Amino acid sequence: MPTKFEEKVYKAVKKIPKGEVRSYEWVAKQIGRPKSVRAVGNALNKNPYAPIVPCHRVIRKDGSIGGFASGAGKKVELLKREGAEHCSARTYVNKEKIC
DNA sequence: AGACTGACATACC
DNA sequence: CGGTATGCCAGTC
Repeated sequence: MPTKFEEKVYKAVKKIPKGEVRSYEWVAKQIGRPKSVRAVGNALNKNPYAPIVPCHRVIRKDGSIGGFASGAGKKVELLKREGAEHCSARTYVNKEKIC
């Protein structure tokens, strides 16, 4: 059962437009806790709303994916396939640029 | 209740 | 520039 905090996180992530990517900091800011990026990651890690919340659109500020439950690399491909057709969205994996 | 963990960020060496 | 170290927040053991 997700807590209020997590609910806010999911809500914020769901707001991310398709084909766009946001940083954890961005999400944290949306929920009103810019420094709770870790907690955000924790919430997304459980991600009970897997298909509802596009967690793969949430990346690090550096542009790196960071890590995902199903594998960062796979998530990047999925991300590229889903929306980030152009390289406009900084799509990196562990500091490595995909596009 | 206390300690550890985790998908981060920033600072310092 | 790259790796190491510390701080942060919420959740879970």
